[in-house]
Amino acid sequence: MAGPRNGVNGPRAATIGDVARRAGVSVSSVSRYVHGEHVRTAVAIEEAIATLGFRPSHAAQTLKLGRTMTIALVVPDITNPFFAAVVRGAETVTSQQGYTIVLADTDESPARERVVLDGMIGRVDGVLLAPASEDDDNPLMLRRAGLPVVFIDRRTHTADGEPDVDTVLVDNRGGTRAAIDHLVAHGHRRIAIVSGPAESTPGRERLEAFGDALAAHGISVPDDYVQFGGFREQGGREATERLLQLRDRPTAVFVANNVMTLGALQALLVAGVQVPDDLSIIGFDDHSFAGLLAAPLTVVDRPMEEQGRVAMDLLLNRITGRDDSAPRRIVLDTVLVERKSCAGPHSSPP
Amino acid sequence: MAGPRNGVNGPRAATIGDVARRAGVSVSSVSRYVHGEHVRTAVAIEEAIATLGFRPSHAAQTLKLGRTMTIALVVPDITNPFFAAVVRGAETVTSQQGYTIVLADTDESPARERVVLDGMIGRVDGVLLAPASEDDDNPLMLRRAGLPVVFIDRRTHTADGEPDVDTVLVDNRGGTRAAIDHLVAHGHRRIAIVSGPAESTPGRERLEAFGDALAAHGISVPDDYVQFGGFREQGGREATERLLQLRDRPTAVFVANNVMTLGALQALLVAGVQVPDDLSIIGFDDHSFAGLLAAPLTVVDRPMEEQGRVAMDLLLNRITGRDDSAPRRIVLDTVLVERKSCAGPHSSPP
DNA sequence: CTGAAAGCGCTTACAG
DNA sequence: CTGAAAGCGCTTACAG
Repeated sequence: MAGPRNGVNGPRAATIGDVARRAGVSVSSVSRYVHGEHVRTAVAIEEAIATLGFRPSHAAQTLKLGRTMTIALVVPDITNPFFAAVVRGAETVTSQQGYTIVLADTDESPARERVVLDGMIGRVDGVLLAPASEDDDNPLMLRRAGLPVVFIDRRTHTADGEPDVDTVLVDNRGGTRAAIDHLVAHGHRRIAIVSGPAESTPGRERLEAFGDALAAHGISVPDDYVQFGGFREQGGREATERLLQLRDRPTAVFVANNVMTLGALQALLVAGVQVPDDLSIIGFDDHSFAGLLAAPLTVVDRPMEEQGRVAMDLLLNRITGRDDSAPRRIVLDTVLVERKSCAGPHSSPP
Repeated sequence: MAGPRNGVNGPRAATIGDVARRAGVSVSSVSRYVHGEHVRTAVAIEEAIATLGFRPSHAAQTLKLGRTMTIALVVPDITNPFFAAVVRGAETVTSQQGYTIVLADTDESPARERVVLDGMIGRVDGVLLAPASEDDDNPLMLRRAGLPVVFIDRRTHTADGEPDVDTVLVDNRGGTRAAIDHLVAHGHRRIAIVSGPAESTPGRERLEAFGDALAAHGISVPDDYVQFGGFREQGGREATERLLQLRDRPTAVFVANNVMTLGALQALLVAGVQVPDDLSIIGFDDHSFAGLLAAPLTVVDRPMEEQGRVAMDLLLNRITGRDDSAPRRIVLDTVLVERKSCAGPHSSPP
């Protein structure tokens, strides 16, 4: 059970040569055995491996074979349950295939993202990246390094509008439109948004769709009905506080992601604003306890784990070379989950 | 800006040999230049590196030098803001030293933890581990592989009570005692716990200290006042629901971590139980919006980032060999953050 | 200051 | 089926 006694950092790890010597065979045979080929001396090799505690050197294999069998998942906010779900989805795909996943968090910062990606080069065979911004050239760096990348939630633009990197998106516009239509159907006309950063794809698309959807209903949006919350909890809270201070308070708010919605809810609670009686609220991205709140939250939901699964599938096919077609753009559908956080605009101050 | 045009996965990356050839020097000189030594041909080398886009092969360096310059951070629940804070703290230490951090999530499962750690061997120089359980022998596996480990929140036991692995703990018992004393001081005697898993150090220590603290006040705990929530949000919700169904409902609840506290709060909200009027609640580990709730939450807080910082310091010193003393146990203090979720036991059913 | 060479630990054609 | 040998891309004593 305990195995051989080791010093603090253990003795030098056993190499394939040690195993070969002990088993009285060549390193070739050990290598073959380890890779599942049939060898006559299997029992002796097995014994040697077990007693020496041999594990092939990852660095040596990587150097020889040119692949690390590791994939990086880089996301802007690891504490966001959406990304946790994406990771779960992605892992269901890789675990069968012998790949190890490493996670990294860029803290919603393109600068951090660059550092993180830079550190990944040479350590991984591919990157699943949910970018912090649309504007950086970090993906270019990865391409130069010959690393396959698949984006989550980033739309890429070439001159002719074709995707130039694989990407798995959701229908941000459709989802947002459904949310706004829902509010308008309830009779709202004073509708505000707590928006994500306009530099990110989901931030930009949801914000644009918000304006378009309202315009389609002949409703115009005052400037101060657009407040930015940076996709962060605190940002959502502060953005909502600003909305509440407005002279012409909105009667409904669309919040562009789950984390900001949490912040918004806190602001409403503190201010004593009742949902949905005083204010209707609708969020983008579901959350584990959205349904358990005093006013169960109506949200635009999306298939989060599927997004991770699909993206990882794509990435793996690129890495292995099974797929060398033109970059793909996959768009998943959203669905409106109606609960109880929306009602008619009851309160009507001047 | 765009650099040379590449094919899909780029051409074969430039090696140190390519650089040497182009600069008309030996690979030794290139290597020396890259490592900051003075060489006469610096400009030519620099030019060659830039135009070829040379980056040293990480695998080759690792194989040659025997170190990966990578450290793994393995935690049971990456969405728990506590671990996010630990990661932040740890990163402040490593970023200065050229180390890359990779994250991994074990989903509170010892089995997953084993798979994850197994995958890390050979890929990292050390592991910062917040174990899912006290009972597995995963650390043994790491020791066998010669990997330095530092624990977060796991107390290790040798026969003679000495720590056998470095570990950074918090004073779970002191913190819990403070929480219970606080409730008792408010007049409570019917005090329940939503506990973490007894197989984990923080779960076990907080649960034991809960019993001890109440015993010290001459208060006994009915069996059904102890409900387990597995350190998960849903677990906390369900545990709290069970408490609410009790014939002799508790008047106060101690919840053993932040994530479960969130769940508990949801259960109370759904059940229409007012905090603190109907029930007092006190949590372990602060949360970004604990202070912003309708009833701002009283909690036992701890220096989360410091815990990460201290642990990473220790780990780095082990990795570099600067520290080869006996395994260390560092215990950080907790502090009671008094807000408004505790009051006297007003309601008193039979 | 500089270069030739050995060697880190593997895998895999190439002969046998 | 098996072994000897080359080579993956570096770093670093060792000579010069």
